[in-house]
Amino acid sequence: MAHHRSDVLAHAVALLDTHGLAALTMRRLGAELDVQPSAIYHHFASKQALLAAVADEILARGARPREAAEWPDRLREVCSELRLAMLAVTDGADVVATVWAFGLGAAAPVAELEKVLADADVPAELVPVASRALVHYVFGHAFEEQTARQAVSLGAVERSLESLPDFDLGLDLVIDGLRARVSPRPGV
Amino acid sequence: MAHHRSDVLAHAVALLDTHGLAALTMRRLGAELDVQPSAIYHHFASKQALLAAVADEILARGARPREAAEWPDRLREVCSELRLAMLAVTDGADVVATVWAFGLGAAAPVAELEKVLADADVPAELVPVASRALVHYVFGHAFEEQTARQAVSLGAVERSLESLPDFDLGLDLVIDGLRARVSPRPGV
DNA sequence: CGGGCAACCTGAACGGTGTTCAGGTTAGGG
DNA sequence: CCCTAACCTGAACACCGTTCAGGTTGCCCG
Repeated sequence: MAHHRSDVLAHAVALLDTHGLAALTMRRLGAELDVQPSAIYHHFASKQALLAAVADEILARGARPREAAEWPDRLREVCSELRLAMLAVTDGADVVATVWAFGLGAAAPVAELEKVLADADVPAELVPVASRALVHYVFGHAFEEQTARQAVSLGAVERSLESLPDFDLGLDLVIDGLRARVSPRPGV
Repeated sequence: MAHHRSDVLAHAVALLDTHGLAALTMRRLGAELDVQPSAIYHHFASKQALLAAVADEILARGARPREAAEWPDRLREVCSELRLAMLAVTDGADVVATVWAFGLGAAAPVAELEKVLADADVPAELVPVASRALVHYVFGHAFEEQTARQAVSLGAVERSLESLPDFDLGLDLVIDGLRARVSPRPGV
């Protein structure tokens, strides 16, 4: 029975989540679908293209409703969603960050951050800088957390791993720096 | 003629710089040294161990003198050195960030940041959070800059690439957020 | 001077990897 | 009923990290 692009994608995400990025192989994915590895190339031009779709899928699955009114809380919402979406899938941070850096996908969070910042009174020339600083922090934090956890569970290295969370504290550091640059207004 | 560990390391860095991480292969490195691939395992237990040594070497080569007196400038010095050291070698950011996240090396910059923060009046419980927030930003920024540059030059994707620098602006965002948390003291 | 030991290396093999390609099958609409 | 498009096969290519038994080399010590 023939598969669709979405089937392949779903199996790819499942394989990634259950066995990690190293196991997300064209051959293994083919086996999971009872299909030759080469059949996957009918749906995705390359493994990179497949990973780009996987990254977008990871982000789509992590979507949550927006509720905050003030821009600092909006930033926290977007960044937190991004972080949780990546952490929800094994090696999700690695995949998403790499795909985004290559410019092949995962662009939605940055776009949303830019919109939030532009709607606030953040100086226009600072908007792209600030949104990228935020995602750099989120990616870096999530990547370290996920990688360290895996390195420990692999026994490759011993490490404390306790002080790792603290995501919000570091995020507030950036947001406060940003707050100081918004023209003195009421609200928050 | 027999090679030393340092020879292998030097050739590994050279190969990485001239042809990128994808070309840094045990086989290719062996060929560069006129040696069988298996001979490298006499000097490094695995490719991961080799990459850890490469990461430390990249950082060591990028060392620069410390001159700043006040802690915000000290932070800028350390972060800027880290960034330039990684950018100086092809795929340097990828290698250093991965090795660090795995806890296999590249720990010096974080240790130094923690020292600078501790010497300032930053609250003790904030020191590890802040130092990691800083390196997350630096890694994220450098990784994106380097990866995007490579993606463009590879023709894999078109991208503006102009607004990319702005490293210091984003860094000041974090530092200002930090400044707001240091007990009100003179100096800077 | 000669033996021995450690450092260094060979060469082959194992079980993987992404990707290409000519050709085969299958399902559905005109 | 045929034809077209979607989907897939099976083999091959050129690589990859890693292991291992065994060979060579250079230097120190007696």
